[in-house]
Amino acid sequence: MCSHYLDVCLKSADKTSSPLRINSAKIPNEPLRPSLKRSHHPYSLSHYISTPSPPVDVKGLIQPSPAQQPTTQPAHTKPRRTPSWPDMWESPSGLHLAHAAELLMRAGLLALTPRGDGEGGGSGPEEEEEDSSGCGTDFQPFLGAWFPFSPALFPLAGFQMGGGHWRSATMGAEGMEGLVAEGYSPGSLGGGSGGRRKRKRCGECVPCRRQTNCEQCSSCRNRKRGHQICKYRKCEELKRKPGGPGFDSRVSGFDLRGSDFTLGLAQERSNSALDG
DNA sequence: GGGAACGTTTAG
DNA sequence: CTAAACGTTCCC
Repeated sequence: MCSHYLDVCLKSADKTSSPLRINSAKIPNEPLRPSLKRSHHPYSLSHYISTPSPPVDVKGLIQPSPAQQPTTQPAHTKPRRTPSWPDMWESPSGLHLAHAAELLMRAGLLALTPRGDGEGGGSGPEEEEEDSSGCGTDFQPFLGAWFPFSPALFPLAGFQMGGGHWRSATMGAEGMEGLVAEGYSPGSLGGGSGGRRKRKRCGECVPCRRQTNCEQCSSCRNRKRGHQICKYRKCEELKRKPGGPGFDSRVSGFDLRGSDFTLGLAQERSNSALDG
C-alpha cells in the first residue's frame, strides 16, 4: 500500500534523472530553503506507516504527566527508535497537535470518547486499529476519539497549518470570516478551484533536494523577470496542476511541509487514483 | 501547449 | 522591506 507512493517517487526520480544527469553530481541531498532544511524529521515515512499507533489519552498529552515528559535524546542515537508520544505531539515537522487538539476541544469539535468500558480499555497492545491502511489520515489512535484527518476539516474548523504552526482563526462565527480574511475564498474552502493559496514545495522530491541552480535554463537566465525557480529544481508536486489528474485540491491552502503528511496525502491520492 | 512576463504570496 | 518563488495570464 504505502510503498506505492515510494514506488511512484522512485519512478519519478528515474523519469527526471535524464535531464538531471547533466550535472547530477552537484545534486545535494538538501532542500532549498532553510525552512525546508528545518523539516528534517527523525522518523521516515515508513516508520509512521509501520509503527502501530497506540491509544493515547489526549488530556494527558496536553498536560503531560512526568512520565510523558519529553526526554532530550539525540536523534541519531537510535535510528529507528519508537517515537514517544510527546515527540509526536511536539513534532519537529511543526505539527503542534496539542495546540490543535486543545482548540478543537474548546470548540467542541473533538469529542473525547472515554475508553475503558470493557473491550480491554483500549490499552492493550493487541488493540490495533486498521490504521496503517490510512497512512495517517485518521487520528483516532492519536486523540482517543475518531478524528478524521481530512485536511478539509482544518479550514472548516478554522485551522491552518502554516509555517510549521497551527493557526486558529478564532473558532465559531468568526471562523469562516477569518479564513476568508486570510485569503481563503469560499470556493477554495469547498475544495473548488477558487483558492489561490500558494502550494509548498514538498522538499522530498529529487528537484526539491537539488541545492544549486543550473544557471542555464530559461528560469535561471531570466530570474529577474521570470520569478521562477530553476527548472531542474521545480518541485515535482508543484508541476502537477491543481485540479489536474491525481491532484487533491485539499492540499491548496495548506502548508504540509511536514513531509510525512505530504507523503501521506500523496499516498492517499495515489490510492484514490488506483481506486478509480 | 509551452514559455515568458508579471502579480502575488511567503519567509527572513 | 526584500528576495524567492508560485500562480496566472498572455503570447507564440
